[in-house]
Amino acid sequence: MTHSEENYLKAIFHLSRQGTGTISTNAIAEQMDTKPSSVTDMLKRLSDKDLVNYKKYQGVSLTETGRYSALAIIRKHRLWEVFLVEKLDFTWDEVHEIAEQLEHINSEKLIDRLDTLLGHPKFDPHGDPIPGKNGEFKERDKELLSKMPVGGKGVCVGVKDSSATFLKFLDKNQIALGQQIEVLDKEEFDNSMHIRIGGEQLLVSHQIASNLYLKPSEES
Amino acid sequence: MTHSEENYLKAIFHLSRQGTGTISTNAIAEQMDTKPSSVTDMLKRLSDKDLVNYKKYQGVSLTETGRYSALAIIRKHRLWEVFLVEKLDFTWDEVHEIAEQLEHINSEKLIDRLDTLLGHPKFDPHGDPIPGKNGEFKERDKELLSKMPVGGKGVCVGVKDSSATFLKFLDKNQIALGQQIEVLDKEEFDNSMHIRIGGEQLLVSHQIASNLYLKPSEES
DNA sequence: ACAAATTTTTAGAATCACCTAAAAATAACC
DNA sequence: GGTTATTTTTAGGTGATTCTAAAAATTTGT
Repeated sequence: MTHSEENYLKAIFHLSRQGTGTISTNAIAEQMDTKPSSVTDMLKRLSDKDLVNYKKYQGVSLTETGRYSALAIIRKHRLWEVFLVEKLDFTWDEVHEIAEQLEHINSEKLIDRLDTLLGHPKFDPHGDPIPGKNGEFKERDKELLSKMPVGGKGVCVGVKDSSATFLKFLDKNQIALGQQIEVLDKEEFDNSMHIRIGGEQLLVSHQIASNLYLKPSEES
Repeated sequence: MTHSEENYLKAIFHLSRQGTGTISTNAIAEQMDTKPSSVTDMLKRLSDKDLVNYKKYQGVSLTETGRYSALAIIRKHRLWEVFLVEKLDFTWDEVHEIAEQLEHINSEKLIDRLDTLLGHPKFDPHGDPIPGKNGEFKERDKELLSKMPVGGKGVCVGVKDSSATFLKFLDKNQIALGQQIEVLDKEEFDNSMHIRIGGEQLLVSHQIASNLYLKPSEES
């Protein structure tokens, strides 16, 4: 598989686990910052290799093999991200670009050893789950902060938008994975939320709140 | 720079620091396991980018920039090899292929951090020197075992042939970098050598002896 | 359901990196 | 020094990945 093919599979996988229903050529083109015509070309090639199910004008989906391959790449990407943060002291906003390159390195032994070195982590630095060696993958239990009720509590477990700008904003405001967050109040006007985080109080906009995932604590 | 361009620069660099004089199209083709016509194509492209000095039928050499780029790639290759051996417990015969991929990862910060993690190593697992961040590079003082006189002593510091077969042979015979070796006798007949290594005595063929580098100990 | 808007695909071209086969230049030999 | 042999280059072609522009299919709006 070429780097390009791998990138397409990854994109299709990501789109299929958020977007609703079938995946359009345009959506892939946008995600990958390329032209729809290029996408069509690639879809044909991936279809020839039985990595996707593709019928003209009808959208795409991954085949069993395609999904498996996509998960393998995502596994590599996320393990490398953990490596960069844990072993090389990168910050969580710096790792994505480098991992985009490292994810294409081909060596099963390398990934196995890396996994061991890192202690078989289950989540990457952004809180996203790391697929298992045999393609096991399940999303973690989580809820957007913006959807939590007033009085709700939870632990910050991930971000939806993982752009460097957003991550840097979080760092600046001392918001990090693993931190306890409590919803104190919601403003009707703009849906911004008053939250308590690490002893401090903070007012966050709706846009922030709808990009932060919490694992809700059980309420009695 | 593309991966392929990087590989050509590396090949030219390696050829220029063993072969005598100018580097031929054929030599590059052989080194890279490709056809001479492909080499010519690439040399034109590299010449356009001022990475090599190239005149038809006259052979090639690296420009200042070309040499600098080649050293940067070799630096990456060798640092990754150290990483694989030191941190992921690979053996010295396994690391080359993986490092061939890793050497193309583009991130200065990544390499700086890796260098720090590894404690700024000066030599890779095969005893080859690691170029400095700013292109400093000098070969270590060494001599082929086959050229040592009877009675000569030295420390094993590198191999000429670094193929997996040869390296595995060395492992099997407990020959490793850093080990003290003494030449006990030479056989006239086939130039094989009796050596003492780590308490043991061993008879090695000329072919073995002419692929092992020693740093000769000062004799008085 | 039909025209308009949008999405998707085709057609044709460019670039990179490789190939084969043939031509041109250089080197080697008597 | 001229003929061979070798090396190197050109010419032309292939596959992968991208693009633009135009055509075809689908969806939307009324």
